[in-house]
Amino acid sequence: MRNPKIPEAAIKRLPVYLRILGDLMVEEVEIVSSADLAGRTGFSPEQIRKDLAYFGAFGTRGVGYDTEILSRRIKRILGLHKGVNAVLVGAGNLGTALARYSLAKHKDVRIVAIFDNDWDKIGKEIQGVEIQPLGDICTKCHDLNVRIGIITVPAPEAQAVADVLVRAGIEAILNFSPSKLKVPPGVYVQNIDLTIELQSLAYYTSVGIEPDLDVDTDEDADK
Amino acid sequence: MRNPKIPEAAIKRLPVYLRILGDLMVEEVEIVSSADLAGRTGFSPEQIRKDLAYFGAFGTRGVGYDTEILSRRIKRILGLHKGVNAVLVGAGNLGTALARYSLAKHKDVRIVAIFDNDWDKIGKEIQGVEIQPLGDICTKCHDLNVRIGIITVPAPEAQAVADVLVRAGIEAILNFSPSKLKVPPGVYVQNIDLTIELQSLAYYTSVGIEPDLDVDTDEDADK
DNA sequence: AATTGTGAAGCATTTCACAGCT
DNA sequence: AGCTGTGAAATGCTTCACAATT
Repeated sequence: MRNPKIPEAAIKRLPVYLRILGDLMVEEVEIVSSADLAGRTGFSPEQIRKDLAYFGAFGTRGVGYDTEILSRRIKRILGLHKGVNAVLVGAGNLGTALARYSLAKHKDVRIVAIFDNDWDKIGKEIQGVEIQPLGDICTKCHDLNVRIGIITVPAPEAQAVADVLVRAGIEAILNFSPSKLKVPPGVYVQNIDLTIELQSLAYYTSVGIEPDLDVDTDEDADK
Repeated sequence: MRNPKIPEAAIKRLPVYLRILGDLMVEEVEIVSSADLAGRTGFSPEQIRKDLAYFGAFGTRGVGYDTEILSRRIKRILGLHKGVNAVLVGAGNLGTALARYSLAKHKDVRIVAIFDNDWDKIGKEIQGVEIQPLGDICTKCHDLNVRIGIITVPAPEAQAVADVLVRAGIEAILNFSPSKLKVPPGVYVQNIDLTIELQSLAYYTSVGIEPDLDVDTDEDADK
């Protein structure tokens, strides 16, 4: 973790800016204002300026931000200026989908190895990346200078996989399993739990709380 | 949206409690304390008590929470006591993985229909749920009393899909596409952007950069 | 004139500390 | 005695307002 006083939420917005800046550069827009970015992202202009100011003064007062310079700076801040190597552990449905998605889309975060313990899968390829046995994680991660681990194994195996990844020198983990991973300080864990997302969505639905509310009354949301 | 003063973060913790409670009930544990839950979730005991207290007093002072009662209450709070119907739009890699995952795991949030515009996919089934053409979304959602929509289509199509879902009376959307959806007030949108997650992970890696570094030369952050 | 960068104010969420039950 | 429920303090993040700069 680099600078503890920068909000995690701000870090999560940087990739959004990056994507917009990419679009703008394709459109050959050379300068963009915080108000402009606000319009395209849904964040407030002040927030955008503050996010960027955490890392220095990239803009020109009275003018705005140079799209190309800003894009490069953000890539550098995120550590994407030279690609970052990642491994994926667990080549089930979700893992496979993720690998395909990521390998097709991202060149800056590269999945360089995929691991699974199912011998039917080992040896097969996903987008040109071979599936290897779990036992090889440690050596391969060292060899390939891997910094990021993505865990898509079932919950009971997740902690063991995390332990191996940590031993292999990984610094950040994206954990799709529904388990609270215990890792040493300095290793960053980001959890994405699809069950949480789905179940919490239900709360924002009119089926919610009130004890004896029976649903199906007439509510037409049509205009 | 039910009660505006309850933090979104608290809602997201409820499914976590629910899962732990499920485990505890399997282990035939009948009473659990907030300290106990804290140990298993990683949240603080006070936070857990506060989360639960938002919805009433479910515990017994000096004793703890009855696992079964608490589980039932949380299910009710989330609106899971009677299943909630959901549809998935976009049967690509991610969508298919999600559908399989969700249909296998969850009975409380049920994917009752899957839509895609690819005629090679239409008519096929994922875990017994048939893939149907996008044009049928509106009528099917009304017929099946669907409350939740999951969007796994490419970014350019996402807004159009969201519009249809809104017209179909959906109240909550889980959006996996990297686009800021515009929806009328009252419709809740939760975004999961895998690109953001992956790219922001890189920040917590030692490849990153010091906040006010003003260098343009390429430096290698390797050890 | 326009737009950035930023201290200060305003909100939201978490943690603290302890009163209140069982 | 033990553990919940909760106002109050602390923390963290966002918005405001404006000085600084081109």
